[in-house]
Amino acid sequence: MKEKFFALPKQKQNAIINAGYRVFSQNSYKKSPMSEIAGEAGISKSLLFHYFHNKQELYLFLWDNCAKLTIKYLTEYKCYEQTDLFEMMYRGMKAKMRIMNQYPNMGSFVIKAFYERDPEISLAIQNSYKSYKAFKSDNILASIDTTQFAEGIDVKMMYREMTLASEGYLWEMQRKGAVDVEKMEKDFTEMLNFWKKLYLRKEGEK
Amino acid sequence: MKEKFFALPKQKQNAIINAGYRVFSQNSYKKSPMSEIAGEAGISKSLLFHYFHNKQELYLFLWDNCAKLTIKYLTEYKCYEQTDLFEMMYRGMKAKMRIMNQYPNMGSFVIKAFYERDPEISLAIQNSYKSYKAFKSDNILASIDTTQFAEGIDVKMMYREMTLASEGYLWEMQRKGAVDVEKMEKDFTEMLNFWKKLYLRKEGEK
DNA sequence: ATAATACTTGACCGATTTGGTCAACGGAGG
DNA sequence: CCTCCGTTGACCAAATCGGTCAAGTATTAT
Repeated sequence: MKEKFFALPKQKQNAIINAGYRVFSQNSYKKSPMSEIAGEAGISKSLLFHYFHNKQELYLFLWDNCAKLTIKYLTEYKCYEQTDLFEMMYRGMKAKMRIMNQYPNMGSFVIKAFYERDPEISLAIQNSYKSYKAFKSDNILASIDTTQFAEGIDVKMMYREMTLASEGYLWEMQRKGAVDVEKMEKDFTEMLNFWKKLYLRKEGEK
Repeated sequence: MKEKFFALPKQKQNAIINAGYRVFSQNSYKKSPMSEIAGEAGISKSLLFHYFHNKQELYLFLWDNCAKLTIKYLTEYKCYEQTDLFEMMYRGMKAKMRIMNQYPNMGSFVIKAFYERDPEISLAIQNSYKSYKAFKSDNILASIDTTQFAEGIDVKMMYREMTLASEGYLWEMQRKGAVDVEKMEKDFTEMLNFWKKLYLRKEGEK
């Protein structure tokens, strides 16, 4: 029955998808009512069941959509092809913001889904997560040019620090609700500049 | 009826409290079943109702407990009486870890409670939050000695950066479940040292 | 040993919610 | 007029929820 869903105008599709992410990210799988999703998407429950056989199918579709989109945008923004660490982080952030803008609750959904214990879905989640993880290289720092940093900098700590702060920032924004991409872009650029000034080898230095 | 609860051995009290934090932090107020809390605490639902008249009373008790504990430990660790920024952050982290160790899900509970919209409780939440916020001074940096930092450092950015990274770290730990205080203490000390090396005025400098 | 007291529970109730179905409505096109 | 097709409200059986209560089981007092 899912062809019916794909035949919908993109806007309506996204309304449904976002309603799903919102509800599933705030309640456990079992306690997320289809009626609430339908209502939030502006359609009747019956119609929702017309697009997806049952709750499980909707949930797993949403889950698949996460992996697909993430991979798509990370690739599109070429953030794993960079040798400049700051450029890589900037592109990664751009990709994440791009997704957050379209699907504000996808991030929370992913985390909740990962820890979902309901036997009806947990197996599928865990399996498909493996294939996603295979995409991300485990040692991101390997391809980075480390000669650009000032002497005496613990590169690993620096990277970890920046990652944590970025995540903390994203989380703070998400929590506050309204995702304002422009502000986020500005804030993050500011942070990047702060880091560059701090970590980059000064001009004229050795 | 709450005297009955306080008469319990501390261990049993904490089992109930933690069960409450866990369930309420993972579901909305309305969809958090008393039966699940009771079961997780290792007592029967009837007994839970023997300690707390109804769900609302339990919920608001848990909420109150958050504010009380937070204020208690922040005061006890004297983290707002410091002039050294790193010492202040260290003490703040210690206080938070102290709480996380005893009530691993309190943090998530607070956030969820703050955004709870159920009319049965949201009013009480918002009101009591105001009194808590009055405790935290709004300009933490005011009492900090800024002469200790290297020249050219944007102190505000630096502080924001450190705060975000700390929060990101705490969140990561929380998400991974098992809260290992020793490891957290070690990790955070490492981060602090990294920051000190980075931000503190070098010896002999002006 | 017995009675009074406190602790704890399973069974139960009425109200509500849930996933899912289905007959029917309404509009577009032939 | 008929026939699709997107859409819906009404409906159902099953499950769940907050809360109660009588009864069971320790514990203590006498």
